[in-house]
Amino acid sequence: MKELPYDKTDAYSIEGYAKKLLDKSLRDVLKDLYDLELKIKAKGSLGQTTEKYYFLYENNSKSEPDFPEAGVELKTTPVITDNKVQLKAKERLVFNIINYEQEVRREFIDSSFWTKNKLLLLMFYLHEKDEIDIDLVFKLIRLFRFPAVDLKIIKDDWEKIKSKIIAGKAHELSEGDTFYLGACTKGANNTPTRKQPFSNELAKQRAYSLKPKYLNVIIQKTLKGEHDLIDQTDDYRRILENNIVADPLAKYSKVKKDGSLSPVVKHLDDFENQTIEQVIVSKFDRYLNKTAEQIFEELGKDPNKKAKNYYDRLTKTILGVNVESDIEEFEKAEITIKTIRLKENDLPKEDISFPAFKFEGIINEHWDESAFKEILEHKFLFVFFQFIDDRLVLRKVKFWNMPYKDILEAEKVWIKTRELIRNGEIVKEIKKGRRSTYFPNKSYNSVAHVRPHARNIEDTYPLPTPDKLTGVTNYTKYCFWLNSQYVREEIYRKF
DNA sequence: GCATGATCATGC
DNA sequence: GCATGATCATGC
Repeated sequence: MKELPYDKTDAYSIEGYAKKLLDKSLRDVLKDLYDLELKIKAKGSLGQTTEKYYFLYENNSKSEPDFPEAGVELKTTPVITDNKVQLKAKERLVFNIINYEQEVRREFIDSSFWTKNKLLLLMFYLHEKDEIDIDLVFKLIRLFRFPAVDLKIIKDDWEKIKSKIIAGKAHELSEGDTFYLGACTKGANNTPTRKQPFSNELAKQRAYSLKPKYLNVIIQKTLKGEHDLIDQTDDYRRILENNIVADPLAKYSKVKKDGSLSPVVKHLDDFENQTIEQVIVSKFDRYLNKTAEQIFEELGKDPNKKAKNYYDRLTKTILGVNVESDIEEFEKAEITIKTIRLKENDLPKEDISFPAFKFEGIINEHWDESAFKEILEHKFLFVFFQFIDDRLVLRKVKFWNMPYKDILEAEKVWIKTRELIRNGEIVKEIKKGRRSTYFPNKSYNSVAHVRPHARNIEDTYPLPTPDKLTGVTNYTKYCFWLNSQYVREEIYRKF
């Protein structure tokens, strides 16, 4: 047996050896180090190839980490560049598949997720569309462990996923259910095939995952020299309510402040035995039924009322975060904030719009990978104000993500829309110069409808099929909207 | 008064 | 210049 080029019991040794791949491809390094010519042409297996030919161990899909003696799990994941400048994650980081039957019998500390993924060796490589795996270049390599505050949130996320399985709703799991640790679908076809313990309904196969923006924060902090590997033994013990072994990484560098992000929760103590959701919502409690002006006055601030970011500032000020920064928890969990102004009958003054879709794009999408479903599976923070005479008072603040049954409703609107675009059935009639279309309206569906969303009538996207009635090949930009009635009944008025 | 068509404003 | 969030205007 050949001697390993690193100490398999030492995470730092593994990391140091891994870093020899920085700015190089696997093929380059293996040729330089070992005069080994790889002839592998396969795609989609960079992680496995790296394990086998660089770290010289056989792939396993066991529940233990890839380097069991050091407790390190290897993850290769693609990054892309923003205008050749900034690195950002191309996709989620996907962990182990959730075995619904087994996971519910465990506690977090012995869960499949925590057993395997306590300490990660992250290897970010630059995605190139036409390159084969072993020629891809690694750009960022580091050990990573979850900061204690994040681990607390992740543990709560795990409990949420477990409780949904216990409720017999594994088939209704959604990434919007949780903050950081998601349950994303995994597998070539998305048909439900996996058994779940408390329902006869088959569920889609899902794996634990981190959202791309969570990875972006890791990338940005790493580029700034932060490592988040300071001694967290005591904090970890508090979270896990269990003794854990002495921290092998206790000696690492200090965390620096990140100027572009501002966390709501800075220390474990700030949770006060609440979830992140409870912490955030409760910060609004004392301002309920007050006007925005009153709230700002109490907070000792007086921003420009006409400014477009007036309500954004209000939310940030209440949460006690830097108004010039993004809210760290919201960024990493990809939470969308929607400020809604209700009329006196609780009906939102406006429907809620989303970004315009491209007609040519939507016809080639499948629902499960569609941009619209992606949006709907996010978590939202709704901040409801209500008009009393002509003053707006804060009424309710709640986190929300769309229930499974309503996602199925939204799917009908999307399918209908795609079909109309494919067939070129856009314009129904033109009366007094105003066009009406066949797109699904409010009476078609209780959840969502389709309406224009453009700078003006000239602001168009190309049609894949010319419109049958008018023959035009471009049409005003459209988008999906959430019906105001839906927002009132299912988001504002529900519990 | 509401549904639908149309457009504005800001920030990157 | 465009994407995105927000809002206005018209006709039934």
